[in-house]
Amino acid sequence: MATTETQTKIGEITPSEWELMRIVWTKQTIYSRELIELLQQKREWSESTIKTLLRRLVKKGLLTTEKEDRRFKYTALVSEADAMNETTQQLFDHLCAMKQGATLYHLIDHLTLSQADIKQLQQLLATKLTTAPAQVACDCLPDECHCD
Amino acid sequence: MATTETQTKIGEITPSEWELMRIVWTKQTIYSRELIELLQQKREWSESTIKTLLRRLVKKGLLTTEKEDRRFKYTALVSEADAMNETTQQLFDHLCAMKQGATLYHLIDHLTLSQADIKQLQQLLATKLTTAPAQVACDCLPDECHCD
DNA sequence: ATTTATCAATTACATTTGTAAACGGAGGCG
DNA sequence: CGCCTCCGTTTACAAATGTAATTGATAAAT
Repeated sequence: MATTETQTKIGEITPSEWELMRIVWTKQTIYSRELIELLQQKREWSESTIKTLLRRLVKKGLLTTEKEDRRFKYTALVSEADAMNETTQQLFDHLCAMKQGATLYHLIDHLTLSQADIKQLQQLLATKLTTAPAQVACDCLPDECHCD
Repeated sequence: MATTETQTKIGEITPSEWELMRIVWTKQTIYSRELIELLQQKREWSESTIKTLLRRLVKKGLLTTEKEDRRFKYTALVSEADAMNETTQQLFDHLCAMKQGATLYHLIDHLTLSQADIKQLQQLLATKLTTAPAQVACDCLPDECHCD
């Protein structure tokens, strides 16, 4: 809930922007040149396009630039984890509370997780189980709800 | 991956459209009038706006209409589950494979799950554990990757 | 000093999205 | 038989997004 003062507009990262951000996050800090080269190994975007995206990300408050020498060094202002967490939760908010479990199931089923990851999740689930409600109510519509 | 012939553009559902879809899914089938009334209890959208969204959803192949009497009855062409699953996976594709476990952890931590949900997830995890790799490699960049 | 190579900034433009008013056809009412 | 009402269709328009060329500033090379 980040104290409302969400200066940085996470959750408004567009698909293209995610691609840039991913590289920036991975490299921690990067020059446009470097970024452009890396991105062009994946995408058919022109240099110009990538620069535009970079500037938009700066305007959105997701990146900062620091002039070093004569080129700019870009750094993320939000962490990859924060961005992902916020986006994921936002996505799940679209879904009936009742159906979140099933979606999660499907998601997990299709992801590759390490043994360590799985163990941590198991731990978490075990803990949650102790306080979990027997039923999660549907929150689709005010009154009637035909959720199975 | 759904035989490429993705006629129906899931994954291109906009936030506003999700709101309509959620109601349609819940009601299975619905008249615009009904939908408009339900939506207006939540959003400040004009009738016109909602109608526009409805038509766009039809064009996108997410809804169909069937004329009954003189008004139209709208029905979803994709299931809520499919839409969510596809969207969720798409979102996770934005993320380094190595960090998916952590994101999942955070997500689960913040969701309310029923006891039954949790048990199913536990079952799934137990199964997955038997074939899980010790490590999941980072897939951020071609060569070097500074994922911690 | 000129030319050239680099960058970033400005400008551009089609498409999508958010939002909505205006138009047009068909029953229902008087 | 006209008029009103409902509903879907057309049209509208600003903002965001995808994509990119052009311009301008500056440093490097000759």
